[in-house]
Amino acid sequence: MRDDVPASPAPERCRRLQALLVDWFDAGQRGLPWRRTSDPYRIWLSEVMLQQTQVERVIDYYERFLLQFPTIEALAAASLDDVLKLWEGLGYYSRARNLLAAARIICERHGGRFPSDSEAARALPGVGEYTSGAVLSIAYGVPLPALDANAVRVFARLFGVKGDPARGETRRRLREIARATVPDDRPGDFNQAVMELGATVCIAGRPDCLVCPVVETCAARAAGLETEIPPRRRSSTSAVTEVAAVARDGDCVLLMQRPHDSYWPGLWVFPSADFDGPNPGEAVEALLHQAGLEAEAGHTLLELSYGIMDRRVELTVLCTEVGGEPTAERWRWVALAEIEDLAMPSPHRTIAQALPGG
DNA sequence: AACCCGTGGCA
DNA sequence: TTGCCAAGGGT
Repeated sequence: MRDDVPASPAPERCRRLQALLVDWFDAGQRGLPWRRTSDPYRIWLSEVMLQQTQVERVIDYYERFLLQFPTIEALAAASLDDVLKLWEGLGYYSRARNLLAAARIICERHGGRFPSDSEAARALPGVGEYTSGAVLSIAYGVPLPALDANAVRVFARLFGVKGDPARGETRRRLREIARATVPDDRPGDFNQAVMELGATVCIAGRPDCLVCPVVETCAARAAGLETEIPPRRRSSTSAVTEVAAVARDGDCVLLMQRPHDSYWPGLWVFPSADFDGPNPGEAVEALLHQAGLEAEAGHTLLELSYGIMDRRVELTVLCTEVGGEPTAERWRWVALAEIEDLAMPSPHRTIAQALPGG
């Protein structure tokens, strides 16, 4: 055996794990909307929404999305603006753009049906190793692993894999474990059982080993390392100050659409910018001048703080008198009644709801 | 490989 | 309050 090929767990141990976890899943799985369907489209949609997003946050978005787009064909015919509006508040908005692009590809090249072939699925935008394995195992019974953050934690603890899962060698070991443990029989239920265990019992903080169906087989528990595996991620946040302008012209307000190569791609925001000086009014006026507008900053409408990625933002929102038409692309005067139809990120939706008459 | 991409709940 | 975390993918 070559050194760079991780050892597989023993077949007998894999079978034991499969039986215990699937029985546990059968006995007590949560009733979730995407578990009441076998439609590959619906399972795909749920997996995309669940990327880096907890189950409880997804449920309402999932059901609203399917009311508007019940089939892949309906989704493929939609506009990006409509899809983004349904995604508003869920985060990671490139998922919505990729979902729409993939739906159009599926209609053009796959007869409107999510492909059951792994390579074809992986070729779709927004469908990576995890999502392809999850959809194919759950919707089509293909014995592929679905190694999400839950499964990484569960396998690392069960098999005593101590390294940082972000590192290549540890990741290869965990992928080999996931590949070896997924059964030919009911692979989708096994994958969901592993993830369900990680989400409800074998959680990141303090795992509830007393109710774990596989605690007898757990290497981390046997060594007293269940809270040390996997190692904590380190993170740092930076503090940032921003200004935003609420520029009114009668029943209209000035908005700008975010570019696709940064955060909040394609979403609408009040004109805003970082600033680090003592005078937020000057910063707002400079921002609007760059867009070809005359501007005079007025009073503070509200101040709010929000987090985005690793940034902690203190945002000052200024009412601003504006003259002229914006020359910059992506800037628009929008009627107050139309704002609710545009997709806005959470902090800017908060601003919109604070507008008098808005 | 390492970094970018959201949001809100929780301790 | 601050940091951690979540059914990842693209580059």
